Amino acid sequence: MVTDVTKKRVSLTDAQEKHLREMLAKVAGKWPLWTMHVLLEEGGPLRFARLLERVEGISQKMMTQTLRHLERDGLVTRTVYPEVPPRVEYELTDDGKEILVRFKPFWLWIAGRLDHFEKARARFDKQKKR
Amino acid sequence: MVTDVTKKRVSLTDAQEKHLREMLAKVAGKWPLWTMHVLLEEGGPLRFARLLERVEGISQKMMTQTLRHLERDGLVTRTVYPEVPPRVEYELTDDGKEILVRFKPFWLWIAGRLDHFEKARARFDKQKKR
DNA sequence: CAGAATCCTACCCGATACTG
DNA sequence: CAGTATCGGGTAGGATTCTG
Repeated sequence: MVTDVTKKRVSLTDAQEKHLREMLAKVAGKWPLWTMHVLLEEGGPLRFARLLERVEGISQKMMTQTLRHLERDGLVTRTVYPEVPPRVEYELTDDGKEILVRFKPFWLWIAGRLDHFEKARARFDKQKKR
Repeated sequence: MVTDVTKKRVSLTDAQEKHLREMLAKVAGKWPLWTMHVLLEEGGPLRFARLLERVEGISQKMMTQTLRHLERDGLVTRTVYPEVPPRVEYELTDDGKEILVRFKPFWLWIAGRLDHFEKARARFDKQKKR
């Protein structure tokens, strides 16, 4: 199968294409990007409870799940300190940082055009009504 | 609320942040990017049936839904030719092209590291087993 | 040809309760 | 503190059938 993003071509097998799609869906899901972003902002390790506070609206269950996924893909590290009460710290890996760097222009471009898109939707809905 | 992607800060209201999250989720969903990509590759208008063929695995329902969403956000145009049988052509708008251009580096970076991520996952799963 | 409508299933995610 | 376990509502998305 052939994937073309510019004029050059990137060949991917169907399996690879599937993995790419999964990666994109995973990273651009509801919480992963936001969570990584908080970690980048911090610049260092963060405890579970702190992450829970700073990623507004996330549930404890989703935070755990999100962190496990990110850890599995090698985007964050999880460090357990054998203390009582337990302390667990999460930190971005270099891969994690890089992925955010690559994503940033896209993110910013959309953020700067939210009103633009809002208006486009308004026009479409109005048009549709008549 | 404050969103930080580099060291500079971009201030967003909660409503804007919500919209941004929705935009990201929408665009990075299962089909939108792939569909737009096929349109970019084509370089011109494409009929519904052609899109259905080229976006492998998509159902007719999802194709319709995806195209409606993209049209609503002003990322594709929909042109109906009053013929029998009907002909409907879809084409990327400038916004649609721009969004793909912004997304490209991210996409390519991940595509080039699929194996890398696969190995990371394998390591994680192995580690977890013991 | 380009869809609209319907039915059905999987799983995402939140809320809640419990544990080492 | 940092989880795990369980239940249930909502929704994304597939398969199938019908229509202008």
